[in-house]
Amino acid sequence: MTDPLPSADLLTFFKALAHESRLKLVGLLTERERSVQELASLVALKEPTVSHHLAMLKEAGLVSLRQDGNTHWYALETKTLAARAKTMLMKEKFAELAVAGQSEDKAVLNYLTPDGRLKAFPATQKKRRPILAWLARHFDEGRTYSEAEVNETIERRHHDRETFRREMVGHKMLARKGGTYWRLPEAEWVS
Amino acid sequence: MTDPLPSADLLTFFKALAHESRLKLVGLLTERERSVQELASLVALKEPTVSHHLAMLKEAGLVSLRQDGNTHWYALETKTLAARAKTMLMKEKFAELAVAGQSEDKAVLNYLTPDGRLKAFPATQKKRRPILAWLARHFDEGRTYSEAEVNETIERRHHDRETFRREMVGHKMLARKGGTYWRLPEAEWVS
DNA sequence: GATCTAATTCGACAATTATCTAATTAGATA
DNA sequence: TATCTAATTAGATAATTGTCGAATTAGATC
Repeated sequence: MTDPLPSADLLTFFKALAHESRLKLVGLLTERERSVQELASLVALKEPTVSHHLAMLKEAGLVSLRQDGNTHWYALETKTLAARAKTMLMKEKFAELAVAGQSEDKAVLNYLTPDGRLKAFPATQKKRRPILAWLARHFDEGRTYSEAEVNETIERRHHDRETFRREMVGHKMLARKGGTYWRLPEAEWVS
Repeated sequence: MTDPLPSADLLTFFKALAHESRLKLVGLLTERERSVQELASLVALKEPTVSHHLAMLKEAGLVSLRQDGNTHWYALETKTLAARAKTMLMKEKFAELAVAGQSEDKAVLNYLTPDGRLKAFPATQKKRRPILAWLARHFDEGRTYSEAEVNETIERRHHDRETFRREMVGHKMLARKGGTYWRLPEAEWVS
């Protein structure tokens, strides 16, 4: 709330600018601050619609609001634009997003060859777990696999089908009954 | 097609990056080029979906494609990213968008006060026309107006209701029958 | 040529977003 | 207080976009 640059992330920023009307609004604000009415008439949209777009731009930190009487004056925040432009040049910022929400899987990337196979299988238990999870996610939930099918699916990523099959069962990622396997819900996987 | 920077405009660029999956793909490509399969497994989406996203990124000039056998290797185009970052700092680029598709109306902006009223009414016929068009667009098509309503609508933008009412009728922007007015289709307006 | 594999295209469906009208809020003014 | 005005919020609908499975294409391999 007191952030000079609101906590808007890269995605919020791009979404804010990914619409013709909002791009136009930004364009109109490059010249000077403007009221909602004025903007609505200039882009030929109704005021509520413009209000909605301005809220998104504001959320992204791209415009600021100054209230005078009951007229709301919106102004472009060129600082934000400049800051984002700089961010865009830092590749790491995108890389961070790539692993957001899958932090556990981050490490897996180091073990993959360019064509998506496993280079190696680490020795320590802690490092193994995310790799097994990654592998287990290649099985569909809600169907069964014969042992041959399980082996095939594993071998597409690593030659050592025995080890991986055994370990996935051990972690309760796959269940086995006789010669039939199926994937278990991720919530039940054990460390 | 042979454009080094594809003819993608700003909007295409922002749209391309305005989705979490595509931002992740870009993130994964910061490290090195990758195949569709690999990307699909890393972002946990099906190949057709990833293919679709990559097409959008390609359209925006953000990725390039190198084909080897039937494997498609996508790589990040950092040049485009840099070029766009630079563009973002040039306010005029946004301003251009603001008037795209309404080139005729561009001139009108010079005659508007901050609160959307007309500052003046130019003397030359050529300059008047777009202003009258702008004003006429404030009337809804498909309903009728009493003369008093027409006057009100005009006066919200300029005090001289007589002149504007007369001129709009003259240009066939508004039609009159007795004391009732209505807006005519834009195609029929005359110069 | 037949088959296999990686990728794309197609068509359907789901989810998200844009837009409008109507209702509401908040400030200014009578 | 009542009223007017500018803006926002709510709710409904329309338009756009994302996702998937199925079908197709294009290159490689047998």
